[in-house]
Amino acid sequence: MFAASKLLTSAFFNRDPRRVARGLLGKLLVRKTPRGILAGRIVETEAYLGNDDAAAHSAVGKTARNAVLFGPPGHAYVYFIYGAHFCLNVSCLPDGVAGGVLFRALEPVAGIEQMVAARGVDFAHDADLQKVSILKKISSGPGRLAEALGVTRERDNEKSFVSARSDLRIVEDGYRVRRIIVTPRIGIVKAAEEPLRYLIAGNAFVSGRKFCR
DNA sequence: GAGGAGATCGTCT
DNA sequence: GACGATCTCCTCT
Repeated sequence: MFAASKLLTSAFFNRDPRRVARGLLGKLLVRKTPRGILAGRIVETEAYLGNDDAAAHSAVGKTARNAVLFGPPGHAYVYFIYGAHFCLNVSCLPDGVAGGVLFRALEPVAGIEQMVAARGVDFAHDADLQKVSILKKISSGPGRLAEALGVTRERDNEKSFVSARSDLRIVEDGYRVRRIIVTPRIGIVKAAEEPLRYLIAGNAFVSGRKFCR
């Protein structure tokens, strides 16, 4: 299915998180599992800038929790939030400089039934998995997409997105994004007004109540 | 459809 | 001990 796809390199992530967040739109986030491939197209991201960004975890300096953000580019930073959810990020900028991009929403592409099962939501009463209203429940939101792909801190934190051997990768398949919308980030208090959330215009799978269209 | 509040626990001070 | 880059359920319109 992804024969023509190209794995992103560490150089792609060794840039300003704003450029990476924008560049990731339209790419495929792929998880290899023993039962098959799970994949979703990235339709929504948020940039977190490092020490100068009050909303970023890295703003407090390097800790055991956020160390990945200060490490080499192209690695997974997974954290647990609100006692219930994992969120998946990718580190940006060179080793020693903090920065990252949060994956906020995916459009399911492959392994949809497996992702539904991973979410543990009861879709049995509505068997039509092609309906947008159903697909949106799978990976529209940071916690949802992490759960759909089976992402946990224990399993995936520090994992490389740019290694051919990794079971978690980001690939380019030639998909063209027509228009990108930039809005303030969601769910934060500090530096909430900064326009650092990026989404594909008109895509039905972005998260949040506003800016859905 | 929109908005509000509770759940729940790891991390940091 | 306080807080949080969220989700879901419930209520109101």
